[in-house]
Amino acid sequence: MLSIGKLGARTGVKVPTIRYYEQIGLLAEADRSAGNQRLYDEKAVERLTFIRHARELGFPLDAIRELLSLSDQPDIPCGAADMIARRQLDAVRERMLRLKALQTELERMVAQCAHGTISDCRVIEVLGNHDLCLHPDHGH
Amino acid sequence: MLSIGKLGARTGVKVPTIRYYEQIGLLAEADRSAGNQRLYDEKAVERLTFIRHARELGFPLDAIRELLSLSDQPDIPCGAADMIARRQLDAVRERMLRLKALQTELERMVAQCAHGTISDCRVIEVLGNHDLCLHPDHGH
DNA sequence: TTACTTGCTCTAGCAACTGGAGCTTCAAGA
DNA sequence: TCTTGAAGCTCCAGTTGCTAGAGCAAGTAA
Repeated sequence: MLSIGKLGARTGVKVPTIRYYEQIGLLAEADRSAGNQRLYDEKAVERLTFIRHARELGFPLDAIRELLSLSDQPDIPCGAADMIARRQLDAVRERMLRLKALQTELERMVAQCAHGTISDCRVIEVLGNHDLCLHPDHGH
Repeated sequence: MLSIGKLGARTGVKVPTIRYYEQIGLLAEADRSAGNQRLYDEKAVERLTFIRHARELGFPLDAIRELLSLSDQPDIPCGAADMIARRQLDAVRERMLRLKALQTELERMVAQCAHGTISDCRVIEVLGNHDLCLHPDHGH
């Protein structure tokens, strides 16, 4: 049996975060020692590893909750899990596009900042100017 | 002079968000009408447009605050603004890398989900399995 | 003038944690 | 066995960047 600290070390999740996950019901309430300290087994390691990876991959906790509940009943079709992953993939692709635009913009800024004064520095100008805006979709 | 609603419509920023920006000092306190309603001029439109673009490009409000304070005193060297842009650029490059890895992972997941049941669905498996993990850096 | 929309302030809430205060329990060395 | 220090406990507050609601006042069009 593992203490919460060991569990955190093995999974790369901080101790308060583990307690937080328990609090919001993402992890079941842990068994306790005689002195009221949480004790974990290998199943908890797996579950928390799963959560950590999913978080790293950008899944919101709600999606993870869904995924976990799915994995608890492995006989139903995996379409739901697939859909969650697809949704996530779409979001990621969009984020990538926006970040790419941002990167280009910042690179241009840095290149154009010719060590003059702010008044001729494009860092301000580019962000204030609508015509240079890569996302002219006003109504988002 | 514009009401807060018009300002929001023109800049694509929601009304409560504008009030929030004023509250945290990102926008100066607006002039008021006889009936205590906020009134804005074209300068406010520009400033808020600047903020909106910067937010879209992923700048945190602190960086925007810095940028704005720089643009308020245009005679100082732009080294500071340049530095902020560089810092932001580094952060963006890192986010891009992580997102790229994530995208690959999700694409693999979706491709491998062969419409079976959860028990043979790789979405769950991939997230639980350490060996398939693209970020084996436990620390951080 | 009467509606109706928009505005006002204030408070509370969201995600997803993070950190601190003040206390108890555990593990290891002397 | 005692002691010391790390690690655990609970509870509460704070973070970022908003968003939503209550309960009003002000502005506007018919």
